Amino acid sequence: MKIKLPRSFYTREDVVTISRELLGKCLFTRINGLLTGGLITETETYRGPEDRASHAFGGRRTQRTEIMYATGGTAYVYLCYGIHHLFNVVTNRKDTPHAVLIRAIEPMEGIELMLKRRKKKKMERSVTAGPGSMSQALGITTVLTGVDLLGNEIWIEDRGNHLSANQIISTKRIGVDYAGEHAERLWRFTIKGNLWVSK
DNA sequence: ATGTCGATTTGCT
DNA sequence: GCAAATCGACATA
Repeated sequence: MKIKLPRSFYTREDVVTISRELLGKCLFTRINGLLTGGLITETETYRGPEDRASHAFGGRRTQRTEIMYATGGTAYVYLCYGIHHLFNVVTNRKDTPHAVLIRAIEPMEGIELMLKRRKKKKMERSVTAGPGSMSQALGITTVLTGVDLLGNEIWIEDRGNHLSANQIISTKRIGVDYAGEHAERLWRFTIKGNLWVSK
């Protein structure tokens, strides 16, 4: 069973549900014809405009964040700390700026290429755990912002790996302490017991 | 094992 | 100017 997630998966209303359901799905990129990918093990929910931690808080629109207002199933990649490329899945319908940050994968496809991109000798957690590291392993950069997740450059598949509720752990989001009470929300999701999640 | 710090774009003040 | 959805180098222990 290998099914690319359809538009209808992404355009749904509840971004928290989408964030949880993305765990266990498989993220792939084909950059310059080269395939890499893995199973999503860690996600974070960003529900702008009401979410102080979201770049779209208060309905903010800038050149960087404009793509968050696109229809669900679009890639939003932004540069963090001037260095790291962070990959988000835009959800909900056009003009509702919800997004899911993909923070880590369990390597599946293109291991050698991911090692090369990460300048590592052997597979270990740090190759694909953490949003900046994961993006680097998959060759994701800001040039992918605005790319449709139903295309052939970057996409997500359901390979029949279903997780039950007790296999999902919810914690606070990382690095958003500035967001006040919104930082307390348990909107980071990881697969229980999986090695390939960030520390 | 734990702590500090630099890298360097974007956006707000 | 300053802080940010981070990471890795290097120091100290």
